[in-house]
Amino acid sequence: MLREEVAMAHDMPSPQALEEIGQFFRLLAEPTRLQLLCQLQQGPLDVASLIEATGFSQSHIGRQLGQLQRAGLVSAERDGVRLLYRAEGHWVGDLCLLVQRRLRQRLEAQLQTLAVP
Amino acid sequence: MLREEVAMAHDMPSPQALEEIGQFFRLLAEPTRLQLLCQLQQGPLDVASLIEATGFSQSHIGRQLGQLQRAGLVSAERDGVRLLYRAEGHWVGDLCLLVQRRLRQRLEAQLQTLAVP
DNA sequence: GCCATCTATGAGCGTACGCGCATAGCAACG
DNA sequence: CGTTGCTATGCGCGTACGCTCATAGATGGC
Repeated sequence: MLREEVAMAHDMPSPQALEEIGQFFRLLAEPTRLQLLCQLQQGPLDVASLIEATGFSQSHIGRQLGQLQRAGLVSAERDGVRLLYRAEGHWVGDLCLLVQRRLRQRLEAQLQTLAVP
Repeated sequence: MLREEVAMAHDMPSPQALEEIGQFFRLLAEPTRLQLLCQLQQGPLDVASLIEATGFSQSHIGRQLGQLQRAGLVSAERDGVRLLYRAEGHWVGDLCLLVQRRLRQRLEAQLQTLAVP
């Protein structure tokens, strides 16, 4: 029996946990929010900059920032008349890197499959 | 200048990359698919078992499995008259663990905030 | 080859949510 | 205080997608 494999096996999360995890992933599933997160990962920004960077309406950006803030992924702080948003930790960027690498691996594997003999 | 911080800084993914990453996260955003994935991380299963485990219709489960397969997250193999699905790698489970730990951390932090002095 | 059984797909319903417009709330200056 | 700039929110439209029923397609055993 392969002890390590058993040790590394994940146990099944509870239905509620599944729901919460899904809810979390859904936050990252929207390109707008993902872009905001990545943008903020580079450093704090005010709302106007984010609006300009994304090209969306103030209404939309404001809402998305609210969601991200309620999820604890970003935090806001006043700078005079504006709000400065900053990312809470760089772990979301790490997740993106993981996924990006995975997508790349998959494409490379497909390339191998289609290679001429 | 803090060399390490600069070195660890993530650069902004391209808009298409953002789109693809989002599309990927969206796969994990649906509790049904997430449950299927977690279930399959424990070991290969046939469709009937998955239907029973989730309680959804055959139609729904079939579709979700199709999506996961097209994304390369699961693979199917015939076992007699049935199809055996298996997860491709245990990295999705790792992602879930990361997220779960993060959610837990956040709740604990909130607890600290509400602690009586 | 034919039937029983499993899987994939077309059609449709209901809901959730992305996105913008307009406006109400609100902090910081004069 | 009132005004001015920024941000949050009610409303509405359009679309995407979760989910089911019904049915077509495929696959293995007789």
